Amino acid sequence: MRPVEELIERLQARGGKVTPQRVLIYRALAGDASHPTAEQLHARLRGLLPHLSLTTVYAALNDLAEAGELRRFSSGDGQVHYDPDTRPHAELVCVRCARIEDAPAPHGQAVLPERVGGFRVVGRTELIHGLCPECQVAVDAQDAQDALAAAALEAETQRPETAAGGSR
Amino acid sequence: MRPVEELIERLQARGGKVTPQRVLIYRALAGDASHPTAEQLHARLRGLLPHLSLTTVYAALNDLAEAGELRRFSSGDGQVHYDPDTRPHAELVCVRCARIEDAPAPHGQAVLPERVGGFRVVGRTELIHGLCPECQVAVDAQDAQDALAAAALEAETQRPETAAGGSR
DNA sequence: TTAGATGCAAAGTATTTGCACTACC
DNA sequence: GGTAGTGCAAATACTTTGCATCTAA
Repeated sequence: MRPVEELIERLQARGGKVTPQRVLIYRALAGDASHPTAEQLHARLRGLLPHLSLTTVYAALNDLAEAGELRRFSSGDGQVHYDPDTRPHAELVCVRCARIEDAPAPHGQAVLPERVGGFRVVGRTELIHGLCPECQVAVDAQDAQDALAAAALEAETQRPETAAGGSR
Repeated sequence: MRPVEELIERLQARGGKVTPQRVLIYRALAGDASHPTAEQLHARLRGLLPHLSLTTVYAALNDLAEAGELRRFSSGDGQVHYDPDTRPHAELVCVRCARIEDAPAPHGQAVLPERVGGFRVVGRTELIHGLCPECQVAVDAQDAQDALAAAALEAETQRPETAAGGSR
């Protein structure tokens, strides 16, 4: 996404009106690498502009997306996320906590071909699903605990008299 | 996705039951390159099994997806699509008619790295947005018509007396 | 016999729409 | 002054859940 001033210029050039709501939304979005949903953005901005409606946020975001100023995508969690970085890049999506980050190194080719399989290409979204560092720790701990429980259960099964039935 | 027989074996191995509904759903999915949604699949199968419920279709599909037998993704239209081809490949998504096709040549790297930016990778989805051949024709025709109308309007504006006001 | 699967209805969640009002250009 | 934007409420669309029943193993 471009700097806010430029975005506003382009909004006007498109025949749009510069309202306080849009300026606020643009500003909030410009420096945001968290790939927010409309609802998240709305929650954050409501503190600054209490009457800001969710409808307005959706309208502004969809308008920007149609103008090609930001990218819409769904990570599979059923919600639509907005990414102000329109350069080709992959998103890292945590399958456990749903966090989304930009992939550090350009993954896949940096320039997208003009045509693929008869299609005239206009954009590209790449999602890499995985476990974020925090969730790796959590999952590994859980796995270890599961393995322990399974081992205990197996030991018990192999000597049933000591466990289920008591000493005969 | 694997052949239907193998899928069924693996379902049993997982502790699942081989019901007529699941067999039907597996069969329908196996040869389907159209990336159907649960609802589309349900509509198609209802002719064969009138009492088949949408709930059951969702259950079967989500079960398969969790077992890694097919891939879930959202193309951005807000619906979840299911792809029986689990090999890494890109999807071509038409931005006008929402049609989805598999990209012919492997786009991006064929093998996905084990780790990216601290994440432990488990899967990948690549969507290439563009215009399908049919929609290219439609859009180009519309553009040509628009250009014609614009030219006509401009000609009229440059000689206002011949158009709006009549002679003098 | 029993745990998984089914199917109906209902709930939940995300996004869009209709419409009157407001305010930017 | 006209048009795009705003905000509320209601509508829509998609998916999941609760629960009674059924059935494959």
